[in-house]
Amino acid sequence: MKPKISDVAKVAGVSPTTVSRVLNNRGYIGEETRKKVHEAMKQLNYFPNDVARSLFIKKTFLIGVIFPTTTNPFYGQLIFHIENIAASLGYKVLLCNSQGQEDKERSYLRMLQRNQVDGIIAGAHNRGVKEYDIPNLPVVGVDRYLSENIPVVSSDNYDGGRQATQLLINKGCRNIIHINGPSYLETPANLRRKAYEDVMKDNQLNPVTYETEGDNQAVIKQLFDEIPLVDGIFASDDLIASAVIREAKLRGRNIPADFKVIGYDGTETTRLLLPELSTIQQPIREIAEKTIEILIKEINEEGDDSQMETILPVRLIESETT
Amino acid sequence: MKPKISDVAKVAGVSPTTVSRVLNNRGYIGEETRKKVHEAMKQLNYFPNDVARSLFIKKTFLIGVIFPTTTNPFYGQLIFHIENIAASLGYKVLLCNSQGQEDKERSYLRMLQRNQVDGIIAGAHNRGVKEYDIPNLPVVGVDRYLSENIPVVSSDNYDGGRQATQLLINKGCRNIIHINGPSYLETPANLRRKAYEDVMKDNQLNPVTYETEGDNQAVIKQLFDEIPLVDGIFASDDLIASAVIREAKLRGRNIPADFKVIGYDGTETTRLLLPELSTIQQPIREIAEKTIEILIKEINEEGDDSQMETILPVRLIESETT
DNA sequence: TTTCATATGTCAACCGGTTGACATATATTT
DNA sequence: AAATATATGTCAACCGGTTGACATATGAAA
Repeated sequence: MKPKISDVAKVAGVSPTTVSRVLNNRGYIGEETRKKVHEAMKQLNYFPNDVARSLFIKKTFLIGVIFPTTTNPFYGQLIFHIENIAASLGYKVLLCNSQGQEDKERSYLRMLQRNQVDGIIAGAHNRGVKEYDIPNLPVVGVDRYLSENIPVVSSDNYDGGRQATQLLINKGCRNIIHINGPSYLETPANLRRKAYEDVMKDNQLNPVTYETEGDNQAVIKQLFDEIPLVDGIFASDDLIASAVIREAKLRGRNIPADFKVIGYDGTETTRLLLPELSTIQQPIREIAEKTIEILIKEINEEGDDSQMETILPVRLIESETT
Repeated sequence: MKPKISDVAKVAGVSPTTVSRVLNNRGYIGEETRKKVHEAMKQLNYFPNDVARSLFIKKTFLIGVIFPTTTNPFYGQLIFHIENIAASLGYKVLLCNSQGQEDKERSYLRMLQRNQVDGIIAGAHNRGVKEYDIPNLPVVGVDRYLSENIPVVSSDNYDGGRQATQLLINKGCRNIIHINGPSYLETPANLRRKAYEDVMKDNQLNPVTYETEGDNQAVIKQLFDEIPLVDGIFASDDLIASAVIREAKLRGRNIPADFKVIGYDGTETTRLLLPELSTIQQPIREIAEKTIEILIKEINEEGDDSQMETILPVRLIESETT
């Protein structure tokens, strides 16, 4: 049977109130008493029950984290940083992989509310999910506009899209296509497309965007089929970019002489597995830091005036595909 | 103020005990009453407090999951599957990225005990960490021998090592080097090295193993410097394999004509970003399924006789680097 | 000597929910 | 008519820990 405070008190020869005083460093405590209590806890392998404690203090130090999947290099790295920073501040992360499914997202939101989490960080599917506006529960979005009242942290998607497109133009591309996710997602990443379109028009070039959702391969093949003279592709995601590289090679295109590719994200994993890919690198650790900072402020009710949108600078990494 | 059972009772015009009966579908309940209670819960946006409930039922449905990092493609994918399966069974995942640091690992173990998790899945650093043997707390290791009393799930590392080495030999390699992690880690992955050594000796070839820890790049450069005639490398990890490919190309080696590489893991991400890499693919989803199955059995005290070691078959994926 | 500080104990209420025992009333079945 | 089932309410103890109020005793400072 798991030891509780009364068992520690018995072994230490003090009262349960005194054990609680030692645990919380509250009230007067003699050094000898403190020592005896710690020894008793060690002897019994006693751990305070945070469940009971949370019930009383009405705080769980839990943060719900909802993203599509840890399998994706960007999310995997982002979630790593979020958890790491949260842990360093004494918070615990409840992981939720929504896989872009609205019903799973809702299910997770209900679960997080039942579990009395102190806050939520979400960067999942959002179309149709209105449940993020929860009274008295701080939520911060990453790369997602979840609600008018919820702060958002993202990279400078517009600048990233601008730099990517400009690079391709500067390198001589004229038939430049953009590949992005579905535009119905309310995400700052749509600014990548906006920037691409603006820069193309500024250069008297015709902007064309392909949207993917799920099967990148099919969309990429269709793109090459429909626009065989494409000479540059700005993919809004490194995984899409890598599929583009493969398809281009299959069709005998010479990268970068005859055909150039640039992606977006620049994660650790991508840099390791596909270092030749030019990309717009997101400041993932900074995004995580800022997200946690804003969330903790809201949890502590210190920042109702948090800036609603935080945009962090990206970095162009030019490699061998441009 | 967050609504509780007594508030729901008031709005529904019933007693708190009746609300609890409805929540738990226990005892006699009239349909009209059930309807009124559900409407009241909806009107108040009431969510049962699982913290309070857990205190009473002495079960949290929390599973602690400790791995080095979600950034790594293998761990990212494994954690995704673990969370997905756990969630489908009504369990919640507390994520812990230990980054291979013993003190963080111990800190997480303490946190998980304080949070009364129902079980732990661990695949982190283990040297020197003896705290996994926790009385009455089910733990399952993935690719780690954590204790004599803790079940382990892994892929068939020996067969994987055997197939990888045999493939290189069958393809004509004679100067085959193996790169693995530090051998002091008590992990089934050491069997990859054992298999490599056995197969090399069986073919009258000289086995040589390089160990990495942290800086793969330096070790790989050293390897090429010290053994310039190396014609095949079996890397026990796809990230290491990709670094090998890069270094080989930098040194003008022709892959696979002049130099062959095979890795291990075969994750989704690696298959997308480096599809040309030959690899031994681990059954990651099956590992997750088996791990959860064993853990849930131990949590429910149904399987004290769980098999202590579960070995799942790997699959050779031959691509362009061999 | 008086006042204040230190140290520890007792007691009980609370955090939100669960649940068993028992009560009362009504309806159905034997 | 009697027994059983259905439906809901009251009450209180419990889950483990927190904490305030108050008590008692001892030691130190004014």
